[in-house]
Amino acid sequence: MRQPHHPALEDLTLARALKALSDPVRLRIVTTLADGSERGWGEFEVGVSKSTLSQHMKTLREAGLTKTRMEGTRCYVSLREDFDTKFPGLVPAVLALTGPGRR
Amino acid sequence: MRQPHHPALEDLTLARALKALSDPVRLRIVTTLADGSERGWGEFEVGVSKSTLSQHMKTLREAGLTKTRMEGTRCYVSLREDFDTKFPGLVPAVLALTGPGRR
DNA sequence: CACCTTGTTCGTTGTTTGGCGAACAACGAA
DNA sequence: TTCGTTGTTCGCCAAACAACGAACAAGGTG
Repeated sequence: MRQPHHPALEDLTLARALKALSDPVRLRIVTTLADGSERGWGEFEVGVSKSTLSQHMKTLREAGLTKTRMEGTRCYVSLREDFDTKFPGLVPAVLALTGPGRR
Repeated sequence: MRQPHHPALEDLTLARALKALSDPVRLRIVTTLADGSERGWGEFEVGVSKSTLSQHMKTLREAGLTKTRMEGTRCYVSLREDFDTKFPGLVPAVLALTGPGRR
């Protein structure tokens, strides 16, 4: 596959986003991306196999939370800013709870 | 059982709360309670059997989102205000997205 | 007491989830 | 071209989930 599929804003649902956020591994990934940075797959130390990580990344991407960019054989992920257009305040609220000092 | 069990604030987890909110039926229940009112089981028109509804109510209660009060054979539910002490802003953020005009 | 109403629990069914390793695809480098 | 690296996909499995009806418990009411 060239670049992976990203759903349109109008296809996103709140329940789907909340479900994507409701797994500890995925929550950690989103938290790591909170600073707006773009990260490679290998930078996540979440303690799961690469196939499992791949599935989590797919879940986040299809929920509209993240954007994945392929470069050669590498993948990079970052938060989708336009998610906040669809569901304003949701991600900030969650990040405020997982941010510095909290978990 | 007399009154049902409600978990202590320190036993609540963010992932658990998000998962509880990630089901359309439970999201509708929470949305209905957004005005701070207390509702009886029968007031929810969510299209599931009473046994299924009972399970959803249990899920919400154990996630710390709702408070259940028994009166005779009837049950009444409302949002737990102290949830916002543990996870400030989370429920308001979700309610803002499901409130008037949205779904 | 008998009966009705209201929820909970139990047992069942089918689906989804989260995890893994193995196999595959794609690219870059030697 | 042949490797090695990096993700994805493909079974596969156990656990969790969501749903239902039936059976049960507990209060009211007649």
